[in-house]
Order: sequence, then structure tokens, then C-alpha cells
Amino acid sequence: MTPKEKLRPISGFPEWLPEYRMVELEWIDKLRAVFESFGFASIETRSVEPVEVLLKQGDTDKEIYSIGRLLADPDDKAEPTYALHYDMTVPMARYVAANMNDLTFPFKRYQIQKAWRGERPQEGRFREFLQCDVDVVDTREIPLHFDAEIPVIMHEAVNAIGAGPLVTKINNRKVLEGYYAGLGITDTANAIRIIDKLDKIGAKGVGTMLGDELGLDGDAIAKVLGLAEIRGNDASVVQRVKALGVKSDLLDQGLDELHFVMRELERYPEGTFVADLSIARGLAYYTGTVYEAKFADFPDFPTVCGGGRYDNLVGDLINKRLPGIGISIGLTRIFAKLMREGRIQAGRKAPTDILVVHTQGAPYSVIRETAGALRARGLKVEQYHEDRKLKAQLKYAADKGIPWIWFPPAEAGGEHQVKNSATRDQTPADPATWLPE
RNA sequence: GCGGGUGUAGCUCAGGUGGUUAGAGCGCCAGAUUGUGAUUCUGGAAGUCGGGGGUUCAAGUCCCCUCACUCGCCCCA
Repeated sequence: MTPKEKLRPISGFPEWLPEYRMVELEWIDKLRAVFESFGFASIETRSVEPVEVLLKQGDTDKEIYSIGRLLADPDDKAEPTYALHYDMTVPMARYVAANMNDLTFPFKRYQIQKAWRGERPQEGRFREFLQCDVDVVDTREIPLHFDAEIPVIMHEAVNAIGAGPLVTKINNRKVLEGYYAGLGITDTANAIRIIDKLDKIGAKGVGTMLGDELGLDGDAIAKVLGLAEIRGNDASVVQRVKALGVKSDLLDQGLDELHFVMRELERYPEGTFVADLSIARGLAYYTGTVYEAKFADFPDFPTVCGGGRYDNLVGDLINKRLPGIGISIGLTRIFAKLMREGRIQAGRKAPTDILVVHTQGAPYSVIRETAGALRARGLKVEQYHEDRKLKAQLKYAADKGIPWIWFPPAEAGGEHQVKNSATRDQTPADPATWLPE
């Protein structure tokens, strides 16, 4: 590997400059505040899981990164295979199952962590990214009210970081599965996968695929498309689904649930939460309400938040059924897109409030004690550790956007001065009492 | 996994049809009557032209392979 290659960016592993990272940190603080305002507690799970834990749920062809020790013996069968987690849901399920006795249910937690996926990167798709998950897990049946609360939490969180407006589409897996069952479609998983392409390839393309791949006749295709085209802001969509005349118990149950959720969300501005019967979500473990949110301004950009209800995530891990519901916010995806669109106002390059310059000839102890006195009063203070020409020190402060410059006296007991970077006013000041502004 | 595009200084890029010691702007460092930020001026450091092979008297330039980045497809929590 040449030195040049060592320096190259790695596709899908984004890094931000300090001025942007500061904004990202502010976002994280705001998201935390919203999650905690709803009573969710934070946990952090390890970055790796046994490969079998990650593969057991969902599909088996996941693009996951496995990890190993460079010094491991490749023939050692006892060496376990770990992999970086590709979401927070599966690790959370494992964590809950492992700590059943010590958790109080319903267990409500949020997690803001990196996730890793090996998929080919492209705009909005990374291999290492930050994700914020909010979930509720219970040992008993989870009330439907959570189905309405979860998207509200997400909505408030996204608003808090100024990333909206989003359009959140809502559907219910029971409606899809019940409807397809009522039509006699057995391969619901594939039907859902094809329907998911409606936005991309249109009704005609979807109809062709349904015919070619699932062997549906024109009548069934029309029925499937008829359902997928239903969307609306309120509970009335339920009537329109019923009007299609497909019958099944599961469908009725799903429609009742969807009706309840949409009724609860009717108080939000039109277009914020929309029932959309074409939304399916790829993940296999969803069993009820599903959510998918996109930027209102960038409809072609991939989903930025997604989630839903699942009957059971831990069934393979312990002999117990733990239903849950949650949603995930794609922090890196949102951040990178808004950055690309120039919507992120980069702040200062450092948190420093005051730069204490190295006054020519001043004893180092005077400079250090000056900085210490200011720092002890809660200010963010850095010293210029080199007796370099003032011009260079001031340029450093200007380049970093440091708002105040402090001039310690050349000898102990002398006069201190402070300068406002913006106005360039310079006045005597006492490090024991001085305050900004 | 498949297809298109692109790889030259820290960054953004020039370098018709091959031809002496590979350039610019920005950035960086130093200086312009010995310590207060700008602009300007002067000087300086910095590139095995992504890597390997081939054609040729001669390759940054042409051919092949390979790697990386990037856009799209596939897939997608």
C-alpha cells in the first residue's frame, strides 16, 4: 500500500471536519433531550455480536462485516466469529433477553450508535453511519397507543434538529398480508418486495413484475395495485380499502389498527403523517404498523426514518415472546444530505471562548495561571504555547473563530487586557472577574 | 455481483496529434524598519503523474491488467 493509498478516503465511511462535527454533536444532544422527554432511557450495546445472532433474524444474505484477530489461528474452530452489528434492533433484543431480570417492563430505550453495512455506498447510503433507535419492548401485549406515540417522538426529534419537513407514511403489515391472503397470493414476501418498487418503476412496471414473477392474472394485479394506490391523511383510507371487496380476518384486524393510529395522528398538520397502503418495509420481522419517513423536499432521496411493530424478536434467544415497536432515525443519512444541500450552518472550528496569547517575554507561569483562572470560571480557554510573533497568534485565533483574545502582562502583577475579535476593541480586564460581553 | 465515469502537489484542476529538469490557483512556511488579525508584494517547501506490465529511441499522454474513488443497477433496517 503506497502512502497515497493510505490517505485516501474509504468509500462509505464518512468523516466530518470539526466545524461540522460540532453541529452533529448539537444534534445528538437535542435528540437525546426529546427521547428523554418521553421517558426513554439510554443504553449502549457492544459493537459486535456473534454472527449467528445477527443472521437469525431477517434474511440470511445480509451484508455484514465480520471481525477477527490478525493473530488468530485460522484453523482454530473454537475461535468464535463476531460481526459488527448492522442495526440496533437485533442487539437490543439480545440485550433485553440477557437482562430480563433487571429490566422493568415495558422497557423503553433509545440508542444512538454507529451501525455497519457492507452494501455498495451511494448517495445517502453509507457503510458506517450513526443511527438513533427508539423502541418499546414488553413482556405483555403492547397497547396500540404506542403505535401512535412512536412516530410522534420521531417527528419531534427531527423537528428539534431542524431537519424537517418530513412526510411519514404509515401502513400495517396485517393489511397487506391479509389482503394478499384474501386474494389467494401465497408468496406475500415477494409481493411486498415488488410493491415496494411502486415509486421507482410505476404501476405499469409493478404490474408486469407481479405477472411475470408471481404469475398473477390481470384481475389480481389490478386488485394489488388498487390497494397500493390508496393513500390519505386520515382514517377514511380504511373505507377505501374495504371498498375493494377483499375479505379476510387478518385484513380487518389490520384495518382496525391502522384506523386507530390515523385517528390519533389526525391532530397534526396535513401531510405530516399519511396512510400509504404501498409502504411495506423490507425487514421480515415487522408484523403490524410500519413507518417510513422521507424528506418532503427530496422525494427521491431514500428513507431517513423507518420502523414498526414486531411480535417477537427474541424468540430464538429465550423461551419467551417479547413484542416490541420502534423507529430508527438515520442520523448520518440526514446529516450528509442536508450538508450536501448547504443547509447545515457550519459553526466555529473549535469550542474555544478565549485564546490566551503568549505575550512577548512573559513568564510561562503567568500565562498558564491566567488561562487557569479563566478556565476555573467555566470558560473554554486555550493557551498559545509558543512565543511566536503576535501576527501569527492572532491569525490563529481569527482562523478558528475564537471570539476573545487575552493578553497577559509581560511580568507578574502587570495589567491584563482582553480584545474582542469582532470589534477589535481592546480593554484592561481582570481574569478573576471578567465576563464575556 | 453488473455497467458508466474518474485517478497529476495537502485541496481544486491544466497538461491538442507521445519529445529536454511536470505547471497554475488555493493552502502551508518565511520575509516586506524587532509583536495586533485584512489586502498586496517577494521568496520557499511540497508530486516515484493510483499500482503493475507492455509498445517505443522516448509514455502523465497509447495498449493490457489491477486497485481505489464516484454515479447508476441489484439489494436495502
